[in-house]
Amino acid sequence: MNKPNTQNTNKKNMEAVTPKSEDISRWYTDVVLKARMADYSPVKGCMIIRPYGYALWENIQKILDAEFKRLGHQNAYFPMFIPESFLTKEAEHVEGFAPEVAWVTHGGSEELEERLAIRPTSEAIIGHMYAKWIESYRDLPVLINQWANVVRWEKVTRPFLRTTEFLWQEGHTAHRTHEEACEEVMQMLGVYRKFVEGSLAIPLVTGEKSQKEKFAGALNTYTIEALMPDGQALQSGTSHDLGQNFAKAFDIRFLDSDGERKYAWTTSWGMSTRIIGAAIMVHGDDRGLRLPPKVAPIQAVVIPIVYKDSQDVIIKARELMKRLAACDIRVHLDDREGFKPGWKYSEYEMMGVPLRVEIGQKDLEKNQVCLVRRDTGEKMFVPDAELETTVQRLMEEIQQTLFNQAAEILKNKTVRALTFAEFVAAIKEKQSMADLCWCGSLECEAKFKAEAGATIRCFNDGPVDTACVVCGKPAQKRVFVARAY
RNA sequence: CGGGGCGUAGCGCAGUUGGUAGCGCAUCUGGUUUGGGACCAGAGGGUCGCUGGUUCGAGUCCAGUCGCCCCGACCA
Repeated sequence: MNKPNTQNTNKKNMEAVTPKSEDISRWYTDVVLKARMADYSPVKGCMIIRPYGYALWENIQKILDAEFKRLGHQNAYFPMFIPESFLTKEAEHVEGFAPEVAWVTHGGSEELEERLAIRPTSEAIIGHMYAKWIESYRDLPVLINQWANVVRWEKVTRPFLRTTEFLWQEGHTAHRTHEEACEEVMQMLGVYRKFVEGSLAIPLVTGEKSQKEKFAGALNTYTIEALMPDGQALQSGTSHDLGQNFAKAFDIRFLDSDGERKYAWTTSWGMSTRIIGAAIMVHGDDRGLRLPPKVAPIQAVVIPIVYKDSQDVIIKARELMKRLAACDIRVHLDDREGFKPGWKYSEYEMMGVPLRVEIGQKDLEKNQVCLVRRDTGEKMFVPDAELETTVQRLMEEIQQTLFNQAAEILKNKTVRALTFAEFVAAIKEKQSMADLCWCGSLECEAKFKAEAGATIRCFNDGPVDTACVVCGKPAQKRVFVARAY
């Protein structure tokens, strides 16, 4: 083997990830592993969320949890084991989830009388408890959220995007009237939208699911859908109007003020660790992750450029770190010895840290600091005294730039289709999401899948201004259609 | 669950016709270095995924099995 000359390039290739444009699947896997977000586990389809990835999840939790509570919800925790007889009470619900439920059949060496489902979602167990807790209209509404793990036995899994076990929050509410339940459903969809667009900088399309695509057991499902750079949509959060389906199945009834016993109206809504996968896919580039400042575990990293005899640079770096921490920047000082600055640059770029702060002898002399943006790669020198204000401003700018860049992709990859041929071309050739009119029939909906592998992601608020692109009959809905993760 | 690919040191890989396992990175020690992934010298590290078979001898051949990745049918 030829060593000396190729050594450097070989090493570089080894350290780098597969270019995103070349193979987005491999790129995704490379980045997740190399940024130490997650690792594969010995159990098929499961992953370990590593500290850096978990810190991101904690930031997500913090923001969502505060919003849930602000809107009157309380957290609780329900068991992960659900008796089989509970799960089978709501017919559509069982049918929908049966293929992906994991079962516990034994306790120790003894076989259980009734096997227990490991929750794929908690409507059943929570419905059971609500039936017990709710007696009067005065007990309503019930507004509960839980942060939990759930298990769905998926055939194809990928870190964050689809894992056998995943973390999420699931809100479960019960209301006196359908109107009130619908308000809750839309309110929570709005919470998701605001969070994903505002904090994760991921632009969305949102709306109602088709009956075919709705949650098993719901009356209607509303979704937020993000579009990945390969043109595939990712369902990133859902809010369900469960009508009285679960109330009837679990006998959730209350005595109303008119003396009548009535079934409650329930909702549920959830967002999972999948959203981390969305952020990775949408924002990442060939150098690695690009995390939005609002959720980044490390918002700025300080890297001292140290020469052996220059203790003053280290001292200055510590000062910079403290000053940034004092204005609530999540800052990290990397003063490890034995790593060259260039190596550190690459590492924090891989990890998606929004801003790098370099400080060296030259900067000390000029009374300045060097800042490098992760989103644009732009390098700038600012007077020492302007550090705090500049960093704070850059956090805003980087957040906005990431959103704008993603919004541009969403815009370019949302293609209006007036004919079926245009629809197929949008999906297959342009690797985009199609925006089209549809008659509402299951037959035509099936054609999207059959001819392009695409599904209706959600209804679009836009005007229904053409005939159904499939059958040519009068259209009922304007819809977004895309292939999906 | 179908089609394809891959399992060899922590990671990435090589291993010819079957002959007793190697390279780079990483790690450890010492030294010189440090503004875009440093260099020199030395050291440690392996049940070749697993099981069985063929053979004097298997990382290599055969069968089975498990796992992972990619592409399709089902799903947050």
